[in-house]
Amino acid sequence: MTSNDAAQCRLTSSQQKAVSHIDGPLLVLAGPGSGKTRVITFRIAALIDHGVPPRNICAITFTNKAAEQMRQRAAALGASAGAHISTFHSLCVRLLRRYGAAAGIKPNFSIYDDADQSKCIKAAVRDCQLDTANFPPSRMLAAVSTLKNKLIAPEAFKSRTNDFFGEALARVYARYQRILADLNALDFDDLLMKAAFMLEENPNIAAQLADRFRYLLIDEYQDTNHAQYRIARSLAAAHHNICATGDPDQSIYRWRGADIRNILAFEEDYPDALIVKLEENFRSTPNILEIADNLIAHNKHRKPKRLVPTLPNGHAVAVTAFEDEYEEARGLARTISDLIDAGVAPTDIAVFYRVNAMSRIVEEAFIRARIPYQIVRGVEFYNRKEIRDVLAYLKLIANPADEVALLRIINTPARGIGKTTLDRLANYASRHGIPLHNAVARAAEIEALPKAAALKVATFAALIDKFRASAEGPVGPLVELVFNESGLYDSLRALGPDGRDAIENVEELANSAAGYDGRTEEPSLVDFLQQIALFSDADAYDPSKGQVALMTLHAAKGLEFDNAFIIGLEEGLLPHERTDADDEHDLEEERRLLFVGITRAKSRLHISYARYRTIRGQMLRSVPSQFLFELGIPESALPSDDDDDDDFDADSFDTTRGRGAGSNARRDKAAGLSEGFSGPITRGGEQPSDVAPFTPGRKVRHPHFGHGTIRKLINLGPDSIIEVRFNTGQTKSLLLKYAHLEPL
DNA sequence: CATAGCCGCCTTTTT
DNA sequence: GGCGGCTATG
Repeated sequence: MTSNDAAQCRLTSSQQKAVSHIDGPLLVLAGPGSGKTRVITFRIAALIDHGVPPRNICAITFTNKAAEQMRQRAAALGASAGAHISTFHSLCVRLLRRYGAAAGIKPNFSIYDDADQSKCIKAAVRDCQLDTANFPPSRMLAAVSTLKNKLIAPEAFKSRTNDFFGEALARVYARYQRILADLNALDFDDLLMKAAFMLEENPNIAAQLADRFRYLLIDEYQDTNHAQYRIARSLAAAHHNICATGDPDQSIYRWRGADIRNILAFEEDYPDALIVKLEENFRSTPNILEIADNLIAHNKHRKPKRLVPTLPNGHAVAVTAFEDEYEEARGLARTISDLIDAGVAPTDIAVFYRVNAMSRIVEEAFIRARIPYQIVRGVEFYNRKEIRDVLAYLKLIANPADEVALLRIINTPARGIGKTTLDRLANYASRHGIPLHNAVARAAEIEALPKAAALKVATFAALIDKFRASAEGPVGPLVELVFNESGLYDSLRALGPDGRDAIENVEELANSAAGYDGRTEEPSLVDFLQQIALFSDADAYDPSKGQVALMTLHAAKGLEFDNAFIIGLEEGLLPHERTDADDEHDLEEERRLLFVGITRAKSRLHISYARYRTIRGQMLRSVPSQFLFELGIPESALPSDDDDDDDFDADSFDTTRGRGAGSNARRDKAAGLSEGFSGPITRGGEQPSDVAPFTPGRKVRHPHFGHGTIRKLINLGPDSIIEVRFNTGQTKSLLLKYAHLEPL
């Protein structure tokens, strides 16, 4: 059977339409669970069946994991060999390595992560003689990142800004880019920006690529940013064979520059585009789809769309209230244990939460309940000190100009090269106008350096040179060599039992390098380093381990599970307090995030919140999330304030009863519920105080400070504290009973 | 020059 | 609560 036969006999008519449209632009608007991934892989197979050589196909996915899966699925159809399947960032790394010379980029560039970037931006702020108090590095970095995502280069930004902050930012931005260039380093955003500019400024390169990648497929298009949009536009300009797939309702990366207009305006960019809508849902039961539908209907900035169920009714969705986060975790562990005892495979269970910090308590409960679990957090491994140390050696070996790496390890493990010596080296370097690593190489010639210090520096330089001599070829042996001969192993060994984990971690790194060597045709240190720099949390998920998966809602994107648990449905957590209560776009994104979580569930969905949660060491009363009241769940089926639930099953209900009710009715009901929940809160027979009009998001007036928006309410009965952001820009915490706030 | 201990800062989501 | 950076001390 050819892949096309397979497509013909098993795809729905809209899916077939998407698969068999060969030439020209195609937009696949695919709701959750609509079989989008299948459509893409079948489409790749169909292109090949149609005579397109695989190497002329380029598919872009959102994560490396998704790319790997797509490669496997395509291979199963006999269609993958030679097709390029990767993320935008990986593609850009390859393009910059291959063609970067045209943009002054050397192929062995380092990729800088947050920590590296932070060091560079601090140096840039300092170089510009600005105060880090008024110009916090994190702010500056965020601003620079936003500019890069919009493809605004330093010069362009400088000429278009005229206010005080903008001018300072322009100088910092330019200086930061200079520093990165000197260190032969690119940050994450540079990968996209430099690639986009390279394509636009070098028509010959774009032409070569258009010839190579004659068919372009881009998944999760709703989460592309402007830089990615421009790259896609360049790649497809010559042939318009671009197929974008995505779902505006699942756009959850606005905060990092994703621009939903890219998908909404696809038809304007490509007027001859065929639009295919995949609206049927083959994943979830109607019970689950209905609450997802009800929730997302509250977003105003969207085209109305319904999820069309294809499966029979299943388990009722459960909403449960717990006393605090410990009870919630215990209840979770109990319910999951029961499921596993009943024969459910742990792999078919997942727990989603808004912030990573929430994983710890769940983890502790799972350990006690002996539930096998994995926390899907890939980058954590690479953030360990010992791993960063080894990687710094490797980066310095691959890229001598990488001063951040150099400074990290020149005295790690301690080899007697202290601050004074470094100052003298830096001094020499700046007087001679040479980079620091050249000064290090010339230590013996530096008069300001005492003999003993010069010897230590020279010994270090010789060590790195020795490593460099073995840097060709497979990476695994190099990691071992570096670990053993740098002194890192000995220093960890000297720690005794305390160093054991660290040693094991480095050995795991060596294993992963060996694994890389095994699956790569021409392994190289530069390629290995660039690949692991792009490793993401979601990439760490391994379904074959037979474990319950714990992950953030963001990491859950693209996955599906028979049984899903979403915890912490509380104001301040989901929606998160850092989202601007005034900005309805921010709020809508939080709602989409929950929508994504809900629609991961195939059969059972459990939602929970805790009445009290410890925040920064303090146990505080929490307010149930406004989203709970938007699910269209009858009030009688939601936990009430004095329920003492201890199990997820306690408050299950049947959503199918509510089907057909008008959305207005639902909204009214939700509003009624909302007041009931955020109203007076009693605990242990305490006298209720009237905090009902003071929920986060509401507008108020203060006799002195004027109008403002409530950010947070810490409900302590008569001593409730309220945090208000006033229109003057300042945020104040006030004792509610003295504040004389007037609800508006 | 190294280390320990303390202080103060930040604290969402991630390629 | 956790981490990075700074200071004081050995």
